[in-house]
Amino acid sequence: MSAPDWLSASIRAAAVERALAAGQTLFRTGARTAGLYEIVKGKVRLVRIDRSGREAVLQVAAPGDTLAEASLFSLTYHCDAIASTDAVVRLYPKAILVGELQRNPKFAQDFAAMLARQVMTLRTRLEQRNIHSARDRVRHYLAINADPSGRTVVLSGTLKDMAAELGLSHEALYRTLAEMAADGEIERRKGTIRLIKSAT
Amino acid sequence: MSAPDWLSASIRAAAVERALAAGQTLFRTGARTAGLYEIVKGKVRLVRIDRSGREAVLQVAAPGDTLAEASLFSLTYHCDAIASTDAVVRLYPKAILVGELQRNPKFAQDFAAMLARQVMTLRTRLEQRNIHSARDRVRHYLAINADPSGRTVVLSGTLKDMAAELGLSHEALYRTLAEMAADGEIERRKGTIRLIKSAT
DNA sequence: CGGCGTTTTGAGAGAGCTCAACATCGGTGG
DNA sequence: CCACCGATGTTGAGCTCTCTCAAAACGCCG
Repeated sequence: MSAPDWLSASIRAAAVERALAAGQTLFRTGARTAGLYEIVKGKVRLVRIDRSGREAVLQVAAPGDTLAEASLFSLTYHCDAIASTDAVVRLYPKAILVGELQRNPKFAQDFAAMLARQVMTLRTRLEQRNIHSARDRVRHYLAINADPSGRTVVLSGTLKDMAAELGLSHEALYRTLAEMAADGEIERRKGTIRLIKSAT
Repeated sequence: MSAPDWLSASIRAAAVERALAAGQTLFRTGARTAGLYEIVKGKVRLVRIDRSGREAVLQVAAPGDTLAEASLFSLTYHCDAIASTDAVVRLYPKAILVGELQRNPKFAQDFAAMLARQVMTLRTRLEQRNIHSARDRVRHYLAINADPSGRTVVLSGTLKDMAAELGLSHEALYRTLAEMAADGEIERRKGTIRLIKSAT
């Protein structure tokens, strides 16, 4: 993730890293857009500040995530970016990216493909949130993240991370997994989950 | 929406419409990708069928939505598309879109911009689902959808539609809006909501 | 006027969240 | 090698909030 495969070597070479202290602002509404950011370390949140000063969060970006893709196509930012923790970000300058987009059809295609994939996974995750039952939500997650054989799911991080991605409290996830294992629907191993069958 | 502004006239001219009966399959996993679909009427769901035959829904596309953007960059489909109701879809053939993407930097940029905007709104909606309290979720929605003055929100459809977008039951939304109005936080008018203040 | 969909309000139940205590594991330093 | 520490993992119990089911008022259109 720290070297996105959809970026050519030349673009990666033009990247600039920057460190942020917790609470520090990366950019503000109305400022000129600088380019595309990638989070290297820490967390940065995108917020829109309303009339009364309250924040409405648009995104919380974690390491590996990109920030403000849409800003590439706008003159100014339409929200604020604030570091939620100490963080390090990598800036891919707008001029270079846009230039490459114009000149290099291959890059344009890779870039569009990356965005299209993101759209798909985001829509899937949004769809998942429409499922109320914790167990069904876990089933949905497992079905979608299973390897091609449909039998094994490799957990990318901790179970707490998985709970956050699922929009469940970690306690609820632990309980649900324990029940599913007790019912023989899954088998839990170190870092992976094996699907046994789905009780029809 | 029925004539996306990011598509040039020549591409729109190449579109092909097709009608689907409820339950009919638009494409299946493994089939050659035909292009980008736009929903004209009805609903089409994208699903992945798991080993035991159960569906995992990836997306439910409504009129105006696009379907399978990522398929433009893949040889075959990775999920099934099935009409949930009688529906009409418009196909923008892959060869034409990809060709245009290669040859026309302006189109490539518009296409990428459209995808980037979608990524942003999807991330925002996903973030919104992390808010548990119905009232705070409504506040978030209003803050994000308020006009630049930050005082008025125009409702795009019925309140039931809004409830669905918020991931709330319509009853819960009605109640929450009634309470907020009673507390003087909002004023309800025909088709719009006025924000008065946010109780600190 | 009659019918259909939206909007409202009521009551009850269930599911997940919160708080809390404890177990487990990996790393760190004495 | 062992004690300690922090983070993850686990289980328990109560509570709140939303969902669900129900019923009725309202508004629009033929």
